Amino acid sequence: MHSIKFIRENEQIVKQCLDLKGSDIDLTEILDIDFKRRTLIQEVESLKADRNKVNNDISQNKKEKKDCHNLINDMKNISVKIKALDNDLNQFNNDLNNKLLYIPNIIHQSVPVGSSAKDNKVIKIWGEKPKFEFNPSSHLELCESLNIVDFKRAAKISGSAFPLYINRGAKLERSLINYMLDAHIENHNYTEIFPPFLVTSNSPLTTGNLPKFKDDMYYIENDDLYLIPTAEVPITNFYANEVLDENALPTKFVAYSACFRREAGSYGKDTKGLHRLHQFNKVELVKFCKPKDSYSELDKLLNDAEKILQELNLHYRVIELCGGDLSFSAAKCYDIEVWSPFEQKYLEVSSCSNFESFQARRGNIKYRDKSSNKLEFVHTLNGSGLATPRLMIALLETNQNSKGEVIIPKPISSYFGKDIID
RNA sequence: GGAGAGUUGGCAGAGUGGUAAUGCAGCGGAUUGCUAAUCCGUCAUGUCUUAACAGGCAUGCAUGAGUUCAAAUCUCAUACUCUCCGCCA
Repeated sequence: MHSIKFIRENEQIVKQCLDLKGSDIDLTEILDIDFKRRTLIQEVESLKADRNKVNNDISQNKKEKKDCHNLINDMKNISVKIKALDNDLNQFNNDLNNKLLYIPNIIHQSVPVGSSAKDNKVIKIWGEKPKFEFNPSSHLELCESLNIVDFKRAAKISGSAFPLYINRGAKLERSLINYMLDAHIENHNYTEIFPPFLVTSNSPLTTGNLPKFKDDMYYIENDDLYLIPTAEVPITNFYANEVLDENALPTKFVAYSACFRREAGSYGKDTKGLHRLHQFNKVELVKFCKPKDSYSELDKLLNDAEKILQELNLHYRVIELCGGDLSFSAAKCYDIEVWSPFEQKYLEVSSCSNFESFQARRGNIKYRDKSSNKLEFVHTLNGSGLATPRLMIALLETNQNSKGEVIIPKPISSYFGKDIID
């Protein structure tokens, strides 16, 4: 969210970003509401100044036991007017706020120009595509032959697009999560959080999932709670409505959570296997920092996430998203995509984004800046480090041998207890 | 689920119908030959004037309604926190 003041003073920049993100929001309408609102404020506040003056007079007179009937009658009139104007003002304020919640973040200058995914830039390729002396199997075939994911029974229990890991599949999933958590805690100095998976509506409002993307989340009507689509939602709200000590910044959190997504609007896409699921596991990284540090912190965050794939020796590339492909809340974003040898394509396993003050405003997360001694909004960042399903695809397909077995990479094997699934 | 207590600024904490005390921390300044002490100012949000510095006004006492000339204060509803009881992995 942006302050209306910022929009008023930077109309052209906001408009450019709206156009780039293909938004149909009418800025002139918003600025018009703002103008009317400010006119009303002036009107009602001068009446309130009057009221305060007369109030004092009444108070004085009462002390001196003088008659103040006339004054009280005057006040009656003023109060009626104030009440009516305050009502109007409230409507303008609500209207304005509701509209502001739908305005996406401003795109950072360094972001490549472009309108869709085809304009994204590949900025890094790590490792090489593995070569096989046999025809590699798909992750689906491996899951079935090794009996590690049971898609059929999962569908019987929960419907389509829910995974059910079994046997060594369940243990491998657990090993991946534990390995990634420990790597970020021990090697990259993140503080571990194990968050609640159900949240009240103000939490997704902070992160930008609400109000615009309500249909993407599972909602529990009885209790007015949402299932989290990512651990970003609870962690970003860890400091909601708080003022942080500047010396404590940056703070870095890592959390495992299950993630729940309705995937409304993507029916028929990636329906097979582990590509796109209603429930999946993810290890998430979240940072709070001072505005001047947020882009260097984004680079570090990206490195921390990449490190996982490097240690697992999986071929991947890093994409810098263009303006048109950026998500609602992000000012800049890198995607990490891991290679699937069977499908011969790259699969997204992480998005690392800087939200600047966009989420901090919505969640009211501030710090006191020592140099200006003013309260300022922090910058928030997050990235997956990493999501497991597509990581599992790459891991199984890359490490298979001609006998249909899967070799477990070194960093995982100590968690897994073996170095092969046969 | 039941009963009770509570929610005031960055933090602590007074205020029970008539301008939101005070303390701590932070920041700025004054002063005493230096790290301390003392004193003064500042320290939330919006809006207006101003190129800016700054100043004026209004708002802000969990949230939302209501009573009243006037609400932190009275009434009602809701949320959250704490204590006790009940149920429960």
